[in-house]
Amino acid sequence: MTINPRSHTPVYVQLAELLRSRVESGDLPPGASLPSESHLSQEYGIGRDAVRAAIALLRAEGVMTTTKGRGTWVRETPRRSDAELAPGGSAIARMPSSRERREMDLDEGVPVLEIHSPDGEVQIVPADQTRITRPQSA
Amino acid sequence: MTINPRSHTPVYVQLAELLRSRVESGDLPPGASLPSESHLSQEYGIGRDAVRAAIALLRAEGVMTTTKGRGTWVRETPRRSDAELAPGGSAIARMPSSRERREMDLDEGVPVLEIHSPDGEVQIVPADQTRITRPQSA
DNA sequence: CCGCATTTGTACGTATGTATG
DNA sequence: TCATACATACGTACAAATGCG
Repeated sequence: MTINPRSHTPVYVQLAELLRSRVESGDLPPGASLPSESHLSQEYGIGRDAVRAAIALLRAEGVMTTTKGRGTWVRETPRRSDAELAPGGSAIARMPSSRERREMDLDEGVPVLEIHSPDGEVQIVPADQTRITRPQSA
Repeated sequence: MTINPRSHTPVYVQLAELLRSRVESGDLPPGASLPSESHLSQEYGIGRDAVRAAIALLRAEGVMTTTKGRGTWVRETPRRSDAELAPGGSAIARMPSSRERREMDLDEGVPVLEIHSPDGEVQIVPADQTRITRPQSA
């Protein structure tokens, strides 16, 4: 698979699709590291900007994670633990603010769940580690 | 409030914080339009890159939305309708793939909810329009 | 319908800062 | 200390969408 600079689809989207398909096919399993930005830049003959944009796209989807000075990896999704929704309770999902992301140490592309108890208490938890459930019988 | 190019916090983060506080204070209410990128670039004496990075940050948080050729606005959050979680059902939140985002016409920074019925049916809905609930009494 | 100005999107280059090992 | 890799930030240029006259 190659990249066509004259296609109507942007170069960085093409690279993102290419990498995504490699992840989905299992060629790049969770935990696998990506070549460096400059390597990808040279390998595909595109600017480093385009490489960074592609990776940023995948990070925002929760597919990749990047550490400064080290590199980029296919994200390993953590196991989800069940959170039982209390009778009369509710929950919403949203993206965290920058501060919340920092304080909760969340990867990019990870939403949070706001779980509201009937008594007014609010709990904010990482959405990638949580599954909201309701038991069969009350 | 101004921007300090020699601060240890990146210029684009400073601008994002500045704009976020203007949103939170009500100075930029939902629906308000931002000055153009070149305008902000000149007003604060920073590069257009930095302006775009700041706005991208706020888009990823679901605070702003941008239309090519038109501009950027403070996002108006839609009303949430209640989705009652069935007994034995569950729900998770995650970011949509690019394709899902396109097909469901979702803004950046909007997660999706996967609602699983006990019979195995899966429903994918925009998280910004949905509130998961459980009634008081079964 | 056409052309124009405005605005955002893409893509390149360069330079320097900062984290990691 | 050093090489590597990602982050920030400036610049330029052109493409593409929009709205208006």
